[in-house]
Amino acid sequence: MAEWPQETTISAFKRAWALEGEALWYTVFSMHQEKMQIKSPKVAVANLQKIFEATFKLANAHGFQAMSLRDLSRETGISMGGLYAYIGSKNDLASVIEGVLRNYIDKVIGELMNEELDPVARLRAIISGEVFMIQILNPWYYFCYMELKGLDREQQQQALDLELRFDSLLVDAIRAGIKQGQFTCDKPELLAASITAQLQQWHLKQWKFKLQQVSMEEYAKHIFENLLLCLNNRR
Amino acid sequence: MAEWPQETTISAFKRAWALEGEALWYTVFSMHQEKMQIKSPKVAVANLQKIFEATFKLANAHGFQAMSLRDLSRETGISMGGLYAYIGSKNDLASVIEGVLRNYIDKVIGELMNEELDPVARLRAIISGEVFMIQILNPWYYFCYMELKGLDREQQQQALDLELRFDSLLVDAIRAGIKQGQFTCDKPELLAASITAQLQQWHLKQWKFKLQQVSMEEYAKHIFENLLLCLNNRR
DNA sequence: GTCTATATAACGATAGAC
DNA sequence: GTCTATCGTTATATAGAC
Repeated sequence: MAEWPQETTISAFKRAWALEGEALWYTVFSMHQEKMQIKSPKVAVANLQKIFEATFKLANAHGFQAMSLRDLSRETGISMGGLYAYIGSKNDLASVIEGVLRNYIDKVIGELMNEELDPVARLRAIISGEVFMIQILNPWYYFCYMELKGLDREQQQQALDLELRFDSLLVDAIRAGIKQGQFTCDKPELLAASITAQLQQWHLKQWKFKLQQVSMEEYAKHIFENLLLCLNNRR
Repeated sequence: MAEWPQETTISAFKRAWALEGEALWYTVFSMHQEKMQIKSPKVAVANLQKIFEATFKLANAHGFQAMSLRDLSRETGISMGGLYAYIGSKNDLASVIEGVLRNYIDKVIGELMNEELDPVARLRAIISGEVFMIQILNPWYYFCYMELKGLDREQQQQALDLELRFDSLLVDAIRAGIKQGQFTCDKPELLAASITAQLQQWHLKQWKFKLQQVSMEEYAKHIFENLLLCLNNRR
């Protein structure tokens, strides 16, 4: 069981690994470099990391609106004025966070679509891959989910479109399985939405899974196996 | 299919019907009567309804923190000072909303536990009943889900406990079915959490279901039938 | 000595509360 | 409508690196 996710770690998610740690913050830096006044990447990256991580800590605990820039200043150790060398405005900070995550997911989805796998392996890859991504970028996912309302309409719509595109990934795999006679399913769209809902729980209900001592691998396996039962998979 | 939910409308949810419309607002009034300065129930109930519905409109659109009492005053037509005859404070307003909903759900869960049904009927009743409740009290559920962070720790914990108690309802029914040899399930707790996740989607992802033109009955049926597939129900 | 990065302090607006 | 606190924001001053 412990090896289960590794065997499905397809190429798209090796990229995810590459974006852990310092590499992630360099990506963040490069993505809104033009909006900031700091020249030196060394300084910029270090402080960006401080600012983003402090934002996650404060906003994910009590809400982004409830977090003041003075709180953020205190938490990061960067002065009020100094913060504005790194962010355009408070709202801009939330916007950048959503933008970075969406851009990142978009790339992974794009690569997943190019993978040639049979329907069962495809579904397993999507599920274990997404749980894995949520695990790595937990505070990012949680922030974007809870603070979406605070962003402008255009950005909200882009986020919803991304979720629909993710659902479509699942629907396509299910449809492929039906075509091959492997699966039976009346409402692929509804089933896909259910899977997405269960995946999102991995960041939404961390408290519950910690309480029940459920591991990432166990959870991904649970979603996958129940999905196969729903699809009447003839193994 | 259209009749599906009706056949499972057990007594606990007839209560839910009784708390639609005006009766609901009288309940709200009676629940925090002592905190307000308005004597006449007639006036109080009418304005409470205005205040709560305006809060849902504003807070569910852009967040409770982002809603100012001036917004609320404008939306309700009640002056700034006037509002304080009905609510103790802004935070108190959110607290009361969560309290009313939790109290309400608690009663329904309590009655559900007293119903004597076979495991399959029990699961169907819980699922269709909960979707039905969410349908009626949609803005309440959505508000409490999204604004839970803003409440004090004690109240947050009570909300989480309630969710665990709801999961337990499902787990008990699943376990009963296993005992009777009807069901097979390795991880009842995880399966219950998945069902809860799917139920909560009914208020969290209204945009998606409207886009896909999925009805409440259709959705409840989808959750229930896939649950039976996961339980290897031998019909 | 020059340029980048940080800190200070105060502005105007607006918040919740009464 | 008023009051006080605090918000996001910015102009300005200072400090530090090379």
